[in-house]
Amino acid sequence: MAQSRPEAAELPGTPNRIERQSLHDAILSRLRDMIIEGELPPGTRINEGQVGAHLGVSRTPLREAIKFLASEGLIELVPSRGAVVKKFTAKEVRDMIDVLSNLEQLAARRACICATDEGIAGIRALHDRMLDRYREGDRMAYYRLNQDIHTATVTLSDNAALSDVHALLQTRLKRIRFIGHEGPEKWANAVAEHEDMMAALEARDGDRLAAVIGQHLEQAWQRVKEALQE
Amino acid sequence: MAQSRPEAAELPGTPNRIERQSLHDAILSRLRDMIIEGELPPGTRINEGQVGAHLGVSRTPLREAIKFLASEGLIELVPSRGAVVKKFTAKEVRDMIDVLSNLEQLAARRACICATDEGIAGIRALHDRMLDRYREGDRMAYYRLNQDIHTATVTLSDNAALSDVHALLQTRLKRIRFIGHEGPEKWANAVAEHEDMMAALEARDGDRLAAVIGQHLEQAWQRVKEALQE
DNA sequence: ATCAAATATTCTGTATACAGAATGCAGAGG
DNA sequence: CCTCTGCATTCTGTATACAGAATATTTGAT
Repeated sequence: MAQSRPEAAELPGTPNRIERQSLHDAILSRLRDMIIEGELPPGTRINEGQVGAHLGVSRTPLREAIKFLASEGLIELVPSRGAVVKKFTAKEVRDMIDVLSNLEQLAARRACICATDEGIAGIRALHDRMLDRYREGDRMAYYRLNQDIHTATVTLSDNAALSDVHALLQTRLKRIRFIGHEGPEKWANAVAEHEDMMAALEARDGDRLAAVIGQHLEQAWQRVKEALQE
Repeated sequence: MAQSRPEAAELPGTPNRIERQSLHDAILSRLRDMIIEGELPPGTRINEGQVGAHLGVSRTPLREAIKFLASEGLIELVPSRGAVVKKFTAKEVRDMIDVLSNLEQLAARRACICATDEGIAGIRALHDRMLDRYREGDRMAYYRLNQDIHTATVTLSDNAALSDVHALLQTRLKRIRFIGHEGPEKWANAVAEHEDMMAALEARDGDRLAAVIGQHLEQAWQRVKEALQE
């Protein structure tokens, strides 16, 4: 969806400015999306020939992408039997959220100390846009901005390793969060929590921000957990 | 498999025969080791033909391993220019240790609550063996048991996601720690810190254990940082 | 009709082939 | 002597080929 296949990507005039996305990356995001959005449900065995044909590429680059995603933890490699979309248990999800919460809290404290005012303003901008989507009831756009805010907050902490591992867990959880359609009142709560977060960040109150984030993610778990009884 | 052709590629020397244990995994560990042990120093461009020949495998599975390690962050992919061994700056290392410390502290608290007595006894066993190696002055074996202890402690916390991200950072740092040859007195300090950790764990004193771990890793940074000015 | 063995088919794992990009080299021109 | 340009070489990225394992299907016996 986001990126179609990059073949007709020639613009007259400015060949420099356009970063040609390598096929490798294209396949990677496409496959990732297919998993996250449920097109390839957990437990599915990935048939290389089939998926490759569907994507219009040969097995070689596809397999490379599969290996990459296996390292990300979205795919499981079964010897001599190929690749399977990883299935997460409720406990695994709970654990992931637990770690994610810890990481974001660490990031929050750091960010409150070392973030620039511009950086915080950037989050505010995302936050406001997210509120707009909320008012419009655009769940998908809201959801995306929500993720962006969390990511951007971690980025503010200016710690590449932290950003890396956070992104890793967030990716694994994306699929899950995709499922949790919360009712209106829970959604409202989530928005309220974000308001608190925003205020704490702008006040550079690291402890308070960390606390709110912990609470927020605990709520996220509550919102998601019943959807996992299967 | 690699050995399907018995004699074809038998070159004088047969440099590094890959044993059969799912060739994929074998190549993976071998490559990882080559990077960690400095056989492929940071910044090195990985020549697929060369390395492949050296390992006695074709480029296809090698490239897959490279993609996997790229996702682990040990290798950087440069479009149309192949793979380069990732070079970490001093700040990046500092940041990694920072996150690692946080993760281990989280694990420590959890482990003190939910670990079994057998699990703790297992750590004790590793600990004692490590002390033996220390007395013998066997740095390499000491180093390895040291890593094992940290890993095992995290495992005790019974949180797969936590183990995952911890392992990820630990792997990235292995190369670095490989360098830091600490003098006798620093080594003694490290051992003393481990004694503290062990005691705190056996007392199931999560706060104390977390504190000691934080201190231990801060020291580890001190021990390593001057080796990074280059 | 059911189950088991044998066979056919599919799929993965690895190697090889080939095209295009990047790099190195050499000779021409300043 | 240096630099620029064109050519040769090397290397990466992708597709294809092939062998062996896994799976599905058919066949034979009870």
